[in-house]
Amino acid sequence: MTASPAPEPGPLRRSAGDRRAQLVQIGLELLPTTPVQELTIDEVARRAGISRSLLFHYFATKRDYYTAVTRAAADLLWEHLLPRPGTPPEVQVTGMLDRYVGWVETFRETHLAFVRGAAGGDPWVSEVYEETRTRLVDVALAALGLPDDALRRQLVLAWFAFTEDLVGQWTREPTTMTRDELLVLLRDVLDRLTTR
Amino acid sequence: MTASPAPEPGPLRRSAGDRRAQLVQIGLELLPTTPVQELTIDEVARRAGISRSLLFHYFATKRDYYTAVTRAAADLLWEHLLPRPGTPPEVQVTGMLDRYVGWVETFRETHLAFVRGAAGGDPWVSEVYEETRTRLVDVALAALGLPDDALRRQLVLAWFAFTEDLVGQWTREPTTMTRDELLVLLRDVLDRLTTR
DNA sequence: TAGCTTGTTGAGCACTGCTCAGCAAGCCGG
DNA sequence: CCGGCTTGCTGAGCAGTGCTCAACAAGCTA
Repeated sequence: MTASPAPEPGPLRRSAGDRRAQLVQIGLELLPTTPVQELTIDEVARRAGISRSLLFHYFATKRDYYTAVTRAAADLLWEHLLPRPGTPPEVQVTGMLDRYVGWVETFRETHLAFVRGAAGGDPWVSEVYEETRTRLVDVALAALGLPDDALRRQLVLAWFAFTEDLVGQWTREPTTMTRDELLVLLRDVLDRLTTR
Repeated sequence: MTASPAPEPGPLRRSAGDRRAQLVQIGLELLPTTPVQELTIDEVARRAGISRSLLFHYFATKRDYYTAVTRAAADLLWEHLLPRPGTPPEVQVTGMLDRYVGWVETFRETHLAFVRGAAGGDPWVSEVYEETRTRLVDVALAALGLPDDALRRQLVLAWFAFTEDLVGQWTREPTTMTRDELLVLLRDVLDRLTTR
């Protein structure tokens, strides 16, 4: 009886891929309000309508889980920043900067949670973050047409820290300058740092 | 019997001030190896030779405890960086920069733990960190003889992030430039940012 | 000696990460 | 239709950790 194919949110039997995706998605949704490392298995399982045990079936460890969530967040950011193929190199960096500011404006809390989680000490999470930064340096140096030496990499990475901090502050208190001024300033600092 | 005044590490009865200081000191010693928030009450109590309960007598909450530890670390940094009274303003910033690099060189792990803990999401810890940054901006702007407006504060704060990141990288891989080149570069970036 | 203050402890509760033995839903070969 | 296999899934329960509470005990003062 009542065998109607109702779209119940109950503990349906799902394929392994679906479940993993669902669990990671829940993690992403919780990210704005909770530091990654403080996601509780209980809460995630409850939202997914499954038992704690099942979560450990898919992620052997809590760390495995929130690392996966972090990686998903990093991938989203990466895909959003990556210049569209065919873009002339000169405007690639400007475009990425523009999209980065837009990203922070739109997903302020999620992005802060991502950065915090990365800085928060856990080596596994930091690694995901560092990996993203490394890839971004690659793209940036290539787009700028600059040689890829150790010094320049250090400077560009430090410039990322500068950018992250300044954009973060500016989104909280945007009265100090216009959005365009911010973009020009960041671009200018980067140029002066890399071409000296 | 055996009433000798031996300096036993046992559970001596101490004054409230002494105990607090001892517990905070233990926290500082653990800081290089452990993110602040992951200090366990058990471990600290064990090292102090006391029961868990006593720690909660002095710090109502674990958060209270590691916030105190963080504040202690921040105070140490602050005292180390603060220009000696009587120093001419022009060399104050250079001196602070020099001492900051020295600090990171000497207490690399502790300082990283401090920064990580601050970035790690906990508002209480972040507040201590932000407070220190704010005081440093005050001193820096005063020493540079520059007006104290919102834009300049944002830029100096972002420059802190730049400096932290670059110095951190440089201490890991110091072959990219000499110590002096690093200092000159940082100072140069700061000047260009604040006097535009 | 009695009594007060206060440094100190052990037992124990609640929550959370994690394990394990086993249930049950779907699919296959007979 | 049945037996067996795979696999998504669960409940009970253990261990560690933050935190509470009632009570002990060391030292001071009256």
